Amino acid sequence: MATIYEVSKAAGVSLATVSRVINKNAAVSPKTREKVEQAMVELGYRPNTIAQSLASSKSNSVGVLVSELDSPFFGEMMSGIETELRSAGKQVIFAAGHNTEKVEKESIEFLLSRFCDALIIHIEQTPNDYLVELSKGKVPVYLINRYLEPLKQRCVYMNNELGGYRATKFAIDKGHKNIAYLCGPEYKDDAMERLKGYQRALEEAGIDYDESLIVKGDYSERSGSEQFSILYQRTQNFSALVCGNDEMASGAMKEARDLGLDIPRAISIIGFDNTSFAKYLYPQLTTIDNPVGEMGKMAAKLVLNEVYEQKHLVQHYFEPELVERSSVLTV
Amino acid sequence: MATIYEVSKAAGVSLATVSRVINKNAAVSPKTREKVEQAMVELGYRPNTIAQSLASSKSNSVGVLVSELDSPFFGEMMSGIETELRSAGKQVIFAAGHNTEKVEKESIEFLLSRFCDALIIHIEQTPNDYLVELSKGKVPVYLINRYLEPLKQRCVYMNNELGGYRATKFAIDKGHKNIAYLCGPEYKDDAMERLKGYQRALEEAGIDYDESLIVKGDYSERSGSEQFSILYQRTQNFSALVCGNDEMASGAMKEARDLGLDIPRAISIIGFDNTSFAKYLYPQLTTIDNPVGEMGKMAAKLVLNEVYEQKHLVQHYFEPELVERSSVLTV
DNA sequence: TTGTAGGCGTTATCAA
DNA sequence: TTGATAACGCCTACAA
Repeated sequence: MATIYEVSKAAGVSLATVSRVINKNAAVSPKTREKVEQAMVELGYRPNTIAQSLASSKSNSVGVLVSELDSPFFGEMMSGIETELRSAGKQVIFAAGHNTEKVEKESIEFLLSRFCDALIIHIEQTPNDYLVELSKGKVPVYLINRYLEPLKQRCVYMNNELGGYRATKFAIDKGHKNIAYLCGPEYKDDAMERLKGYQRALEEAGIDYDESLIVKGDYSERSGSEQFSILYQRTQNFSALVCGNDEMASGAMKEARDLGLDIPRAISIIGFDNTSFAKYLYPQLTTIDNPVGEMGKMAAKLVLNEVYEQKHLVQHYFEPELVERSSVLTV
Repeated sequence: MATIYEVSKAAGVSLATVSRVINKNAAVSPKTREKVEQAMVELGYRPNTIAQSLASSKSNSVGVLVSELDSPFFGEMMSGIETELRSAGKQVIFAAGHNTEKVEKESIEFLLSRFCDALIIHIEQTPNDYLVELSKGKVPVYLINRYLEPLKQRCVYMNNELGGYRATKFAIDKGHKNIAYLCGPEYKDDAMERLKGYQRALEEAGIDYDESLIVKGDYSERSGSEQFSILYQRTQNFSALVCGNDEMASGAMKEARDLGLDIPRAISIIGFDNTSFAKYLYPQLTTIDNPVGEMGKMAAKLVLNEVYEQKHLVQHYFEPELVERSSVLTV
């Protein structure tokens, strides 16, 4: 592999000049630039990114930490991040946190040990304090789906409360009055926010909040089935069910059908997140779109702006939109 | 950040000695080793991976090229690879080929430019010749789901023909005699192999192969719906449908239901791949498990063995197993 | 606008 | 078993 040195010899200039045309930062006369560029193509020169990193103490790589690599939710996010960063010539290193505080922290350490220029993080278990502390270090930390006041300039987040509200409002607008809610786990902020949105929509419509219509799962499909069964045994006095996420919605649908209930005729169901499989369900699931791919791109742009001095338009706050399909009946 | 130099001073030894204890390759007396190790923890020393790479011309990173980052299929594969490589302290760089020869080649270039020590590739568009040529270069190339004779020591693949056979055989064993087949695109080898398996199972059971029972989609859900509709208009003389993958199976199920056909009572359906959403479908899809996560791990182990001189047990060939769920009726 | 030279943090070759 | 010291390929003041 040709080095910068060989190029400089071939072009009859100095090392420094070649470096300048590579980095396009300092002024080089058009003539010399051309000579150098020609020498580069002739020699098939490709800069050694590792040497560049060592000399500039920039690795041109950004670390991304997600809970799981094999999840439709994170898949979309990773895809958004990779697209954006790749087209800027930056490398992305993905690591999985597997929903354990221990592994999450190890992954952060790993990413740091690879000298990432920035970290993009979307995880659940690691406490806020740790992240705030971490971001005081050299490497800037960007958060997706978490809002931390001290890091707000580096957060990209969606209004979960509004999502819960819109889902519920949609059911109300379709004529439903008795609307149950299948909530996510209590320790997840987004789950609690979505529930609040449900409550606000009811209140606004003058519908009393009824504890007996609320069940709590853990975001898994299985818990969706279980909780639906519990709910249905407790009361059959509801015509619609709003779910904290699509997995639980899927589980609920399955259980409902096993109980002989037609969807949406007997019960309307609304999900949350618009994960890729939502459209594979039958009937296709009406749900709230979580623009996680967009948020990934946005986090990438923040990094590009702040770490690599580029200039992208930037937005921290996202709103979820309802996606109407076929799982809700007008009554 | 402490450097090796500071450690050497603190421990009262030379640079070289510190390097030796880091790399555990050369002999160091227990006493000096201890001194050095203590100095390392006291200074909180962490080797600079970039400098290591530059000096050793090993980046300790392996590039992985898949078609899409946001797909349940590749998600599993990536997860398998990452788990295996991470625990060996190697870094993984994922890139997406987006099913275009152009992007695939660019991605390979990108990965190469990052000095990956090896490439793990699972893509569709890039021709075999190119890959063979590529693997003559310095960087070893490992292939998942492709068998190329000249690269067979670096291939990890599954018997697709056997998968098609087992799917069809299962339907036959359940008493079905008129079995349709929804085939994947012709330019994909695995699709053609699966079809062959279907044919072999029929032949073995003494059932005539009937062209009119074959339709061809492109592996997408939409094509599954379309092709089912075409098939059903052409003939209703089948009680089971074997599909080239789960997406098409899902589409077919949807279309069948829209036509008023109950699954599995009117029509039994079998998928292929056992993608994560197969169990979200209703009824849950009986399908052929594609051990793509295992194959990812295996490719990673091959790399570990050949590139990083480790010793893992290795296997190139995988067989697909049938996963029975609820979409097939016994007749 | 261009060149010189020191430095980035390791590894690896030779001697000792 | 240990220590000097020259790479590794590039960036970046500083000088010219």
